[in-house]
Amino acid sequence: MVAPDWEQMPYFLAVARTGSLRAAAAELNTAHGTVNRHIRALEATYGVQLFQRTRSGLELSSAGRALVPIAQDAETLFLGARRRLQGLDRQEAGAVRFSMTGVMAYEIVSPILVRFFDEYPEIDLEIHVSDRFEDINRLETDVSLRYTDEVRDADVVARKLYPMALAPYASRAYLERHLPNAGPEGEGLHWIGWDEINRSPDWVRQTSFPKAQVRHATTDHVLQLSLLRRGFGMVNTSVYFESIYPELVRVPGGDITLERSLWLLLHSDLRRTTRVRRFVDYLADALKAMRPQLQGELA
Amino acid sequence: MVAPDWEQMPYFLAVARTGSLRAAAAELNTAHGTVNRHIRALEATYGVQLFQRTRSGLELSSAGRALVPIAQDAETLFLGARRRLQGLDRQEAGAVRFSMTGVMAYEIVSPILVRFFDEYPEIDLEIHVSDRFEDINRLETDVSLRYTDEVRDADVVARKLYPMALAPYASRAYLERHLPNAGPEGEGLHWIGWDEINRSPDWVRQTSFPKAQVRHATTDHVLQLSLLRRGFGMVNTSVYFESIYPELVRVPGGDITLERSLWLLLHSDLRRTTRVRRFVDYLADALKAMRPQLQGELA
DNA sequence: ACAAAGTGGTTCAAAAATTGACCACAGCCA
DNA sequence: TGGCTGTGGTCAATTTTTGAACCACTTTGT
Repeated sequence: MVAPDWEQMPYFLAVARTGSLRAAAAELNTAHGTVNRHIRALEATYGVQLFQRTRSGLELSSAGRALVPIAQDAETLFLGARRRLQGLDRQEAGAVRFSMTGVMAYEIVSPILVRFFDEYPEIDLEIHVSDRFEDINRLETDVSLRYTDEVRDADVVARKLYPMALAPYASRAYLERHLPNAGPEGEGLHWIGWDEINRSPDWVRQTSFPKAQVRHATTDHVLQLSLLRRGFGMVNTSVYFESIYPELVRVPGGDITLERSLWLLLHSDLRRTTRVRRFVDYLADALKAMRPQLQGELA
Repeated sequence: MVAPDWEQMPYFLAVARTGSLRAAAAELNTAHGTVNRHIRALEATYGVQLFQRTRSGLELSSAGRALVPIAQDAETLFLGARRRLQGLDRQEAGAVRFSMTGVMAYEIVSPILVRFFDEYPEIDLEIHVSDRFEDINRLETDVSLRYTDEVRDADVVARKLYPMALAPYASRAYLERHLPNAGPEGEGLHWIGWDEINRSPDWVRQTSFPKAQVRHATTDHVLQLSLLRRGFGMVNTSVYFESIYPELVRVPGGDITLERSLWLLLHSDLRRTTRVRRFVDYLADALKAMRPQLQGELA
């Protein structure tokens, strides 16, 4: 057996949904013995019982319940793939489908979108907020605004705008309280982290405050910002926010970095579609006008 | 063949990664003929060529490239499932893993979290922002704050806080501009929508402005709010925002709804874990104190 | 120039999975 | 009470999938 989970998962889903081997078998056009074998195999590979077998059917165990949403997600994923690969999604497309990350959306781009709608009221917008770089490759979106160091992709036309300046920030209140007691390399300060909790991950050692600890973590940029403004700790973030949140102060001694840039990406199929062109040009111009604020004094 | 995509996907991934049938076969401990057969089957079910076959290997086609990130997502999903079902994740868990939706996080809960850290500096927090209700069931988080109408779940202890009041809002500027020209049932106004673009979906007909059109859509609540404040159209949202964003005005003639409530959920395994208890109690108390603002004048 | 090692394609005996018919048992209903 | 229908469990016959050895060809390194 090459792929234990993948192969058995649909059997699991069908049984979870129907509550019996035979009903699941009917749904999958197969025999109930086969379904049973797959379920047993899945339970064996996980080493956990997924169902309680009763005379009246199979009932999800606690582990089984944890697996259901995961399997459903995968199913959604595959259904979407099917639709998109067969090109059923792209057909009419009166709207421009646009994707960007949360921070950009909320603070930087949304006023631009409002102005765009004023000037081009005939163009509808479907706006996706996501941190996943791949959206445009999976044909989910037409245009994507990303913050990254490098773009190399066959089907994607990438337009590099300019580097964005990042620096460590904290709230004025946080610094007044913690900076007097902090050691030379940031000892006693806190970074607000990204992934799981790990008080001293690798990336911290490469910052200007290698001895600051990570005590809180969230993968959401906006929440990082919200916590930052309210005095949770330090975050490396765009200098732009200095201008809109007066309570933020650049941490003394922190380095400014210009490593990554803003990129505007569009799927190459759409390069010549007018409504997409309009939107991309408008957005690029508007963002270029904001260059001084986003690139900081290094512009 | 019961599950065309699921079964073949790992073969696809291996070939996409290695670039050759034989190398993929080695990775999967099988024969290259088998891999080839599966790839062909996958291409047949999708009706699309996924690879260009050359003498020097298989190269991803444009459709193939669209499929890679999807397959990778599924893989991540399954790997995570494995870890969690086998209970490897839960072990030490010094941190409380907490999940909530974006709007709540940014505007309502983040100040509470800051105060909590002040009072309990020994408890680390891993904060997830997500709209997925299922997080707690898949054992990804310990505590979850949700806005919904009903909670029924075997492994979950649910604490109902109180109903939240929603009403249609728009920016003052938007209303001044569009309301004079609007028809009786909202004709000429715009809703900011949720899913894909569809100018008159079902849910609109059940609102107080059934003839308003949906011209823009985003599945991100915070972006909805941001667009709302800047005058993009109307959104049904919490009356709480009226108090923090002075530019928002309740749309005259719009109904207030109290259908769904705030719920605080925790996985029943953790009911008696002290650090989780502390956190849940603290959060519940702090949220109860905000009841008048969240439930509106109907409180 | 010429092996050696790599590529995908093809074939067919061997291995594995599926089928379908049979159990024994639970509930339900007349 | 007895029969009908549903449940999971089992197992030999059958079908499908696999593995391994070929082929023809290209690329790489000597």
